[in-house]
Amino acid sequence: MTETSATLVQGTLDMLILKTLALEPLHGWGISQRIQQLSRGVFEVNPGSLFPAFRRLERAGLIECQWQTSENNRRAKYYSLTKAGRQKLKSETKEWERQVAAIARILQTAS
Amino acid sequence: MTETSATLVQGTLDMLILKTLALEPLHGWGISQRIQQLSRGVFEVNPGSLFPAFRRLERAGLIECQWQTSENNRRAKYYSLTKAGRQKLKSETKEWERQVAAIARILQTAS
DNA sequence: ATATTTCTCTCGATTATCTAGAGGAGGGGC
DNA sequence: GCCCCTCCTCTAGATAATCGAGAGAAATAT
Repeated sequence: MTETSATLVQGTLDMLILKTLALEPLHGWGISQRIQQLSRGVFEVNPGSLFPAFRRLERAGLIECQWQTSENNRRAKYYSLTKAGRQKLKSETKEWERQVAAIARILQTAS
Repeated sequence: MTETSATLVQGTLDMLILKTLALEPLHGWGISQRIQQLSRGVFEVNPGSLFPAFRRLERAGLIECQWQTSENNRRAKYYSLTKAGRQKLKSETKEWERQVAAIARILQTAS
């Protein structure tokens, strides 16, 4: 059993979803699997976090969806990035890097 | 005017406070100034976030405080790390690095 | 005097996440 | 046929960290 994070760093879920969808359109369950796999088990995305995030992102016009049949022959809602979503991913990533760099500076400050 | 972050990445404030106090004991207002300075203006810590964090950390036995007179001759509550606080800083930092690395892996995944 | 800086703290709202479920539909084994 | 497992959807309520917008007090500067 790999160790998994108790709570996801707040505010990063949207970015991770956008990034996952930038790789390829995917349905909700698949996105959660993909994030877990790409993070090598560090992140497990709870459906109770995931679906509210979808509503949020869709309402903001960053993703759009359409019902389709999955590889396993099940009805699934395939999400994909909109143009605005691609832009948002870019800006969120940049902001994330900026904040991570700032935190790194603080953590590396020697006494 | 330097750009400042609208919202702090949630969950990192405690770590930043602990780190700041690991450098040297400091009062609340000073901590907020220090964080802003060390992050080069990326983070501005709202008092409405800061003081709840102090209560949280003190209740958890990670920091302790004592009233003292500041450099500017004002009464100030000087906080310092406890032993448990030093340990917590270590473990939180490690967990943070782990999650940042995982996110970096995801963000760097090429399509 | 008055304003500014330093320093304390609080209250209410917002919002993202977690916990803990329900439910349906396909496929495989018996 | 029947049952279970996997895939896949979604919801409701609680928790908790942060923000926004203040109040207040004391020392110093103007």
